[in-house]
Amino acid sequence: MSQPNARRPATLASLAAELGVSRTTVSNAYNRPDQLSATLRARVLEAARRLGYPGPDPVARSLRTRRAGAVGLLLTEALSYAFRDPVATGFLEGLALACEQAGQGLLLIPVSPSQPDVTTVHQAGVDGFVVYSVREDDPHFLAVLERPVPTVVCDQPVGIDGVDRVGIDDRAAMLGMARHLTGLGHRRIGVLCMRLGPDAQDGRADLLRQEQTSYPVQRARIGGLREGFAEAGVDWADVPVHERFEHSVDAGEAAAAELLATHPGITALVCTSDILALGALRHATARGLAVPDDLTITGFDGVPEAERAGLTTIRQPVREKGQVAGELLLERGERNRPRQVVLPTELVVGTTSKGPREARFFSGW
Amino acid sequence: MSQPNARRPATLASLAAELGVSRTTVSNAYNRPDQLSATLRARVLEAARRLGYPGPDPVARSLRTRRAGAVGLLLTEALSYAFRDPVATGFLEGLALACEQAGQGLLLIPVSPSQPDVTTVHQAGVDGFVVYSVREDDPHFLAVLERPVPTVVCDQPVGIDGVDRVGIDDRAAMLGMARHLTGLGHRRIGVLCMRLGPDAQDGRADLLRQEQTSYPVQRARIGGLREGFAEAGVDWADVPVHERFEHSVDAGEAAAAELLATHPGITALVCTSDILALGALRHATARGLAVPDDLTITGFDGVPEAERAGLTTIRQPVREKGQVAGELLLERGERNRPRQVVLPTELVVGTTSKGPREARFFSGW
DNA sequence: ATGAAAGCGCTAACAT
DNA sequence: ATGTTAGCGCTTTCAT
Repeated sequence: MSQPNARRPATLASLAAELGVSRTTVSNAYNRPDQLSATLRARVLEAARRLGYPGPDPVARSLRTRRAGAVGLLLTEALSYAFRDPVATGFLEGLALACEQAGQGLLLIPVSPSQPDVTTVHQAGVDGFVVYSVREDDPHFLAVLERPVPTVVCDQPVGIDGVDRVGIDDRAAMLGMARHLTGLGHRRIGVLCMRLGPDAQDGRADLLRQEQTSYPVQRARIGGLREGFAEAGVDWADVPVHERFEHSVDAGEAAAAELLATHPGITALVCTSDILALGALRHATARGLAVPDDLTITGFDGVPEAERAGLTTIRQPVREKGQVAGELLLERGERNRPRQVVLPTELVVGTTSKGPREARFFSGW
Repeated sequence: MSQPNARRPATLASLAAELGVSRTTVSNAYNRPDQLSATLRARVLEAARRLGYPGPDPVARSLRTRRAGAVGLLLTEALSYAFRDPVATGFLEGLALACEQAGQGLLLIPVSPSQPDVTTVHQAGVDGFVVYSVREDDPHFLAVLERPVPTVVCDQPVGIDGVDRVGIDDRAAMLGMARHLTGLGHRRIGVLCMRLGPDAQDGRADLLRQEQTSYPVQRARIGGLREGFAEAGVDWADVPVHERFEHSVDAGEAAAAELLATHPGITALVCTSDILALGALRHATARGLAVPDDLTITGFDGVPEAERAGLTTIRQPVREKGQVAGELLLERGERNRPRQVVLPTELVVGTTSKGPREARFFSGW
């Protein structure tokens, strides 16, 4: 379009012809400086500058060497969304770090929302893929699996044969959260979770939907909660679980409003992400509910904003996830690392959780 | 690497041979479905599945078609830093949007900090580059210019021949800020700016350094301030300008401390970014200075966090910058758009600016 | 230290 | 509707 040298006049071959040397020599001038005399090399490079030869074409080189020098990244959502989600940006930061260290490019695969156009996956010139938290039956993910390059998954899907994975123990983390809450005395709780299916379906999610979700992470988190509350004798069928397709503070606020309208008696609202929890917090404030006195609210992730808000949450090492994903893919240290990495999480008790009023009476004496 | 089909057994040619058809036919089955009968196409695709042929190799196709299907992005800093900077992520969001709409991948070029290893630029298989706010003499940028593909610059460098640019009028924006401050009565000010050179040089920047900076954006912003204060009779030689290499809230805090220690008499602290201003704000709080009563503090960018803090600042459309950069590169609408796009900015008067005490006496009667 | 030959895997004319 | 013929620009044995 408008580059000064927007033609592609010179090629390695034309340069070689011009100089009266072989293509090998020109190639060596760029790739194996020790294979030719310094003077000849200088002559080649000078001629290149003079003729506007930009150096070996990367695509042609990739074809020949069978290495693209880049890793592809497939994200759940529209690319533009990822940059707004603090968890995703944390992951990206770590992954970018790993790529930097390995001198590899990071190719973000564009996914037109809900458009099953998989060509962008097919057309990606990469040496491997990192897949970040996508649905099990995501068509783009299936397209990735067809490509004859290594793949590393972060979080979900789980249990894909021959594919490395980095994640956390979502179930155990939420079990810990459940025990924290039952320990405080909570028995009547509500749950706000992220999308459970490919379709936008906001509102209460029944048991079947909870179990059949195509998002194993949500299943594991809900499962951990369920187990923890079962230990305290709570029948999960009575626990309202509300899902929200969109992941945003606004969505969390709306979901909290909805859930509290139908279940005003709950004493704790457990959210499967901090973003949703921040929305719930906002709703509580708007409605005049004191947190944690009138209502306990908890999150998941440990994003900076949640920390600032004093949210009780599960902190997970997002950045490290990204870095490990990259290292796993780039085989740093020649694959003596396990193919399945589970990173630790930590329960952070903030100022948004406390025993319910009834329980406090008890503990009063 | 552990992909189930990690070999590369089948190629288009082998598939064609297997089926007893020509390579063209197989190619058409993928790229021009209308060029062959539905039954033959089905037969081809079935054989492909059976033989584990993953479809045409993207690199080979790119070599042939001379299109990589991706745009490269060169950033100022280490990639991993970009995801922490709200201005950069806003830009990325917009750029990603444009790429999504065009079905193009976005290749992030890794830049090992301060390492002049330009090979990653050379090895990038892209159809064009977007360059985000880099130093004029950045070696990576120079490498980009050598590549025979179109390039769009955001912000800086400026005035590169034949290269499109999207930016704002930094000088005019800061002139507006200066007039806002002089209008309030400020005459003794200090300035906190971002790095002015390739080397980490924290501390006071003299006139020469201000003028010779390799960052045109900083020069323009400082220039606008200078002009505005000249209108009010302020001699710029008396104005302390402190630069900071690192761009972070902490850096802003430290710089503010430094500047106020040597110039306790200033009534306003003008920062060339919100991040620095947030740091200055923190220092003021720590030191017990009331803002804006004891000290006026202003920023630049209009990031969400600044808005929350009520900062007086210049709001610039970061996201749109990214989108326009992408569109410019991808020539949406066949280049009837200007090659130099200047987006509007807006002075946002928050709660951190107010006239100095002396002036307030005046305006009292 | 330099060159000749072969081919990476594909698509685009141009036939038929 | 399908096949034939040429490369895209490069690296890499293997000779010299």
